[in-house]
Amino acid sequence: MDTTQRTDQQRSADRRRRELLEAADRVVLRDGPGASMNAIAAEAGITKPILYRHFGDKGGLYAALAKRHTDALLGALRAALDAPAERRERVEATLDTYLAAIEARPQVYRFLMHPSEGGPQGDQGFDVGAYSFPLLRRMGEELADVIEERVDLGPNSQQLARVWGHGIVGMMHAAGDWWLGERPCARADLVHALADLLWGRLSAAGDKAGGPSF
Amino acid sequence: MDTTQRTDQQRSADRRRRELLEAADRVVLRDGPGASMNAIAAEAGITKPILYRHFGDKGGLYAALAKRHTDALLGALRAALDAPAERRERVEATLDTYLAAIEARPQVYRFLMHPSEGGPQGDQGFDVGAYSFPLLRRMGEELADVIEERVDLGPNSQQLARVWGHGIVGMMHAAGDWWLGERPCARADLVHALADLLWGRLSAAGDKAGGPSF
DNA sequence: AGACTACTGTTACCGTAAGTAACATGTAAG
DNA sequence: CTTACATGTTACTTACGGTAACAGTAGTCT
Repeated sequence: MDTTQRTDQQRSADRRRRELLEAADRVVLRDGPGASMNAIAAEAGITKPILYRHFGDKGGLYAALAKRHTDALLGALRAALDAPAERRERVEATLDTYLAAIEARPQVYRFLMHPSEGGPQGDQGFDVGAYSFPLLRRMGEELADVIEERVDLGPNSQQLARVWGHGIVGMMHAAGDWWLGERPCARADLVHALADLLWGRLSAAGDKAGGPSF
Repeated sequence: MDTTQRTDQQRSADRRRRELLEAADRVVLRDGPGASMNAIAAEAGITKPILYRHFGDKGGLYAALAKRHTDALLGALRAALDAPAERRERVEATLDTYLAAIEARPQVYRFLMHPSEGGPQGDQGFDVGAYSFPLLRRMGEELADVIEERVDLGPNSQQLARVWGHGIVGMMHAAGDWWLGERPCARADLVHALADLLWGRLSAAGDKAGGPSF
């Protein structure tokens, strides 16, 4: 019947879609965020128009690809955030999870941070704010939810939690980006340094002799 | 003589270069980070090859353009960081300076954060770490210097300061990016929330009733 | 069987952008 | 006047995102 037929077709299309995404994944892993639609189609053994039929445009493909990785990473982060342990330990575990992920697959991580590659004519309007980094935003919102849900922040807790969520995620990201490029220390050292920062060691530290206060 | 001649020519070339950069600035301000070389050349009243003779390639032009704004912003930030006031006040002033800058010219800020727009074939190599955001990196290093110079952090202070510098800058950037897109609160509120985060209010806050600790 | 539909796939093309080669022009030095 | 050089141009190549138009193949309806 129609329904079974439609289901079959849909299943087939979904399977194809998954195959295409896996091919795209391989190409992105190989070529970085600049991977071209032609290269992806070739890797999948087909030609461009099929990609466009499945994903609409490059942004669509990239969004679908990003969603896979983002979901996976967010799942791991949430697990670390929800583990049965003290707050500080959880924060450190979350930081470590993120850093381990970007360490394991830097190209993918790079791709996730710069998905809005901005085609020549596609994004004329320059809608400020729509250019954002989907992964960072999603992580920030997720963390904000957890913070608001678990931490007692008094009045204005929602707004404070969102600021902190995005701020902490940005801290993690920038520090991780820098660390990945220079590798100045072990991962654990970075994790401890960032946790110390979040735990207010900057305000607790004394001024250095010789200068005015900073 | 040769020298005066060379000087004259060089001065003329420098002046021209500055004019071209100003034209590029106007175009970027108008069209965002996707501004084309043709558009910039047209705005400057010339044609493409001249741009290429002056800046090598698009990356060169963008780097030169970014340097101008980055220098200006870093100057303002350093002034806020060096003002005669308490540490907390200085931190808040620095955050506010940055946020005011991105609020005033979001396109420029967008451009500075995504300069490696990645032309079709230009950036094949995908040198991990070389894709970074020059402005963020420079701000991070600058802040790290100031922290190490002024704050007594005990052993390993250099490494800790660098981690913190990049982390704090990333926090500022991500929170600012999110805030610019959603405008959920006044600038001063954002500044206070971020300063509170840096001052360890997250670790000081109690658990919310009902759940395990976060 | 034969026409109709729907899906998958192709080739060939358009528009635009980065970057370059080759040619033209003005101007000071010998 | 000729040489050297910087400045400027037009016209081209290459590559990419995206699309139109066409071809094959399977199931469905009459």
